[in-house]
Amino acid sequence: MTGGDEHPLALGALDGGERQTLTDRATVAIRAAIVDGRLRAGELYSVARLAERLEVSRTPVREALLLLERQGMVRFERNRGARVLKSSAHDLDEVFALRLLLEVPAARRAAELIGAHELEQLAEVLAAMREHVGDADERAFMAHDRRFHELLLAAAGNRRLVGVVGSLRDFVRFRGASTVGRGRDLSAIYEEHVRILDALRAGDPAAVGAAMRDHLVHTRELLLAADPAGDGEAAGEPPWPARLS
Amino acid sequence: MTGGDEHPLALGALDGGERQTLTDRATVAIRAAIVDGRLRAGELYSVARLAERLEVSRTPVREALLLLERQGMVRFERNRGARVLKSSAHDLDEVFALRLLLEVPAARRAAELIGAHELEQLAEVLAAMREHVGDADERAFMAHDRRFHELLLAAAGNRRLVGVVGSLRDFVRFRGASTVGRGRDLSAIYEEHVRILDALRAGDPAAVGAAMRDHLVHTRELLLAADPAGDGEAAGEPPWPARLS
DNA sequence: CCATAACATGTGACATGCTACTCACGCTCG
DNA sequence: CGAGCGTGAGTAGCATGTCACATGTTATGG
Repeated sequence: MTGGDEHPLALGALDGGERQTLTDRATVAIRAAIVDGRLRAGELYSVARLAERLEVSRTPVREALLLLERQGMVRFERNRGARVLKSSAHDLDEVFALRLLLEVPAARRAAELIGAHELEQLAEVLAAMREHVGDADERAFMAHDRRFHELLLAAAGNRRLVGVVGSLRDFVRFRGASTVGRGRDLSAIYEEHVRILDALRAGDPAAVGAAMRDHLVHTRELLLAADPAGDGEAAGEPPWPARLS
Repeated sequence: MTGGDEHPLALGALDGGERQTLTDRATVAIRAAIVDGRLRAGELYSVARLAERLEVSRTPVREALLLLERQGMVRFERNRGARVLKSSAHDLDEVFALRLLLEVPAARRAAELIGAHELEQLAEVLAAMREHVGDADERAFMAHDRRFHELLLAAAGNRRLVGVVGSLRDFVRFRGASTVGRGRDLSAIYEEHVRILDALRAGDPAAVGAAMRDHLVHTRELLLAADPAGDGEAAGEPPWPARLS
């Protein structure tokens, strides 16, 4: 279905930029800002102000916030603004309870279905992940972590699953780099992924499932320990980034 | 042209009178129209036309469609319209695979947590459901079916679970009443819910889980049999359900 | 008759105008 | 000095205007 529009003389396809709407880009930008704390939980933000920061009109910003509202990250308060919701420890428990229910069986299933190409992709992501263990770049590390899970879920053969888990992931904010980002923790998480990939290569569903379960449980503990129950007010963060790319 | 379009798609007079935005009401109206087929799968619809039918401006309609797009029910095609996506048999398998993973453990958990008040609510819904077995009002029956599952999921103590499963449910269109709506089928589904409630009352998690599993598997089969939209590539893919521990 | 170009039409994406509403702040009055 | 109140700034929600673009149709050249 995702066929080949591979025209031989593909005239200079406007490469880098896929046809993406401003709403899409605003969604990504705002979600990222919420996740890493540049937009603080509990605070009210107005569509107009955000639109100024992003240098777009109010419309795409409002549409982006509506999507994020549906996802549970913000809530519109009529005539007041959009409030960034805090994620409590209880929310984190809920998310990981569901991820356990979904990702562990999915990992088992992936062990049966996965092909050489997918294994290769996972290995590449893992290599990139390893890079960031050393420099303690939590942000980049987490991006690859996410990609790893996405590939694995896709390998389980259920497309919808990828979206559901992705949406669950988005709800979890990780605080400043000083929390999860300890080199030791990143290293441990990396090793857990290695174990998952090894079990996948061995084609051992039970082992893959167990490795995934351990990884999720451990990740939950790290996030829980890193969350001093609210506020946290990371110091010296730049208020908000400049525009979308 | 297009001769049809008999259905005004009127967005119902809002019920109790809760302060609801037009976007919310449009979302509900359009989703309902898609689910029961008044908006046909595979067809293109324009925001402006839908706005006319709903007698609101384009803005809330577009916002509603964006939410439904995120949910996977429609897809915007630039300068063409919003296409209602068809749900293939494969999609149905995906949805029910995830529902099995989530709702069976949730049902078991609910058996441990549920209180007298929730049991009472479930019994009420079940009674209402029974009413519609006789008159074969599939639409009303399904609404109560949905409510039953929502209550049960809520009783499992994970709020997010309710939303996730609800979103999965929405993707499944049930064809005309002539398909699933046979009295025999409705009666069977009703009996399955009775079995679930009985097991809940008995406080037997294993029995509740088994009953929920049977119910979901059966429902999936009914919907699959009722879906004549084979269009070739439909059947043939093995789900990957039913493997959970 | 066919291929191609020019045009007309309809569309999503985005910008902007408008209105009812909320709430903080300062003023008045007791 | 304190409580009540009006008022103005700011907001979401909704309506509408604008524009580039995709597509169907017609005109034109071979």
